Amino acid sequence: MSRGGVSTPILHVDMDAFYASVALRERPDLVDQPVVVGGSGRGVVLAANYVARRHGLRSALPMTRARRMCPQVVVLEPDYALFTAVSASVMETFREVTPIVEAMSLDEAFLDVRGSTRRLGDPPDIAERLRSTIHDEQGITCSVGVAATVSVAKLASRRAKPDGVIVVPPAEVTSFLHPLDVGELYGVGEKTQALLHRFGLMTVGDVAHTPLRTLQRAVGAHLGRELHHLAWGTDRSDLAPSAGPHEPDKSMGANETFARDTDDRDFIVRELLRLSARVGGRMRSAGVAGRTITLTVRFADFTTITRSRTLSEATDVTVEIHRAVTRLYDALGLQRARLRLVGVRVEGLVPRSSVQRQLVLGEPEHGWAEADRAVDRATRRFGAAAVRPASLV
DNA sequence: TCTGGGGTCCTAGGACCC
DNA sequence: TCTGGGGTCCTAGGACCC
Repeated sequence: MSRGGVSTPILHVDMDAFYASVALRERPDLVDQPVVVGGSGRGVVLAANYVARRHGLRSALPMTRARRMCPQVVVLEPDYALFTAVSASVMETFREVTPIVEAMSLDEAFLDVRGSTRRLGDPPDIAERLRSTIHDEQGITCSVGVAATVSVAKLASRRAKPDGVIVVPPAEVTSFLHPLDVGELYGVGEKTQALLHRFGLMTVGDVAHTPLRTLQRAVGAHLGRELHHLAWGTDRSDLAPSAGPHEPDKSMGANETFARDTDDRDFIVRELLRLSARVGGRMRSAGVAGRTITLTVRFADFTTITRSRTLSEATDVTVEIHRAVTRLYDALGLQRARLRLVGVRVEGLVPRSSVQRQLVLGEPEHGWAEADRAVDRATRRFGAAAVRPASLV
């Protein structure tokens, strides 16, 4: 350890099979059985415990396939309110270690512990201490990667799973990274992995030793540069603390996969209203409005298209969102095409207070914003189920 | 009766403006 | 009258992440 600062100040903490672990706290009788958290019907596996993983079950696997692969699997419904509450407690534990916490999702975060070593010891000690605190307080396990940069810490935590710690000192970064498959790198998914493999780049070491220009020709200027850094472990080590009022969302949306494919326009337009109401309600409670409205349509064969329209001024009004997506839908001119999903998204969000509504005299629109506020008030008092547009009743 | 839902970012072409 | 060079906005698609 060098004097004047630790060499591996970044911790990546990742809960092990988070949703499944939390769900199993409520059902300790099931811990030795294969358990997944997931929806029913056309859903996918959201989390699989380690017993289920021995049967090949993984996140994102279609539930139908999961049941076929492991008929005895126990499926638990997700309880997002519970997951969110546990996550908040865990994040609180992180902030007792350091104020510099960058949350990536409900179940993982980066911590910069540079300022905590005098009080709490070296980063590996801090990692172990965190793990035992979380285990004692929450009854779930986590894994921690400790390194000098964000991406190396993240890869280390993955390697540490389940229930472990891996420290990668600077001198060992390349020997740790270079044997890994390119698909392990952050930002390399299925498509880019296949592309890189086709170029003969199988490992992170292969990527590291490819000239930058060649890499950029293969995957584009931006990703090429990014991969070069990741392959040498020279990515960022500065975190963007997500405590307190963090970055506002840039878009909000909702989509729904139907229980069965449909070409029924009336049904689809009603679904668009539900989704518009959900998005509009969330926008209003967040105090934002947006100008660009996007419709997503996924056909039965899974091909997916989007159509968007930018309005002259930002809105958070359910009826206006719904009208925009309905127009986009009708403009598609679909005849008999069966749809499996529709989605509504509003982009370019700005604080509602910054939007100057032009009040056109006698404009019939006028009343809709007030109607939304009434719906929002009623929803807060009686719940979402009690308040919905007449055409949805 | 394979393939969720909520997001972010990048690319690329065309329009439009200076 | 033989061809610029940005910069910004809009649209569509695609890849990726958790």
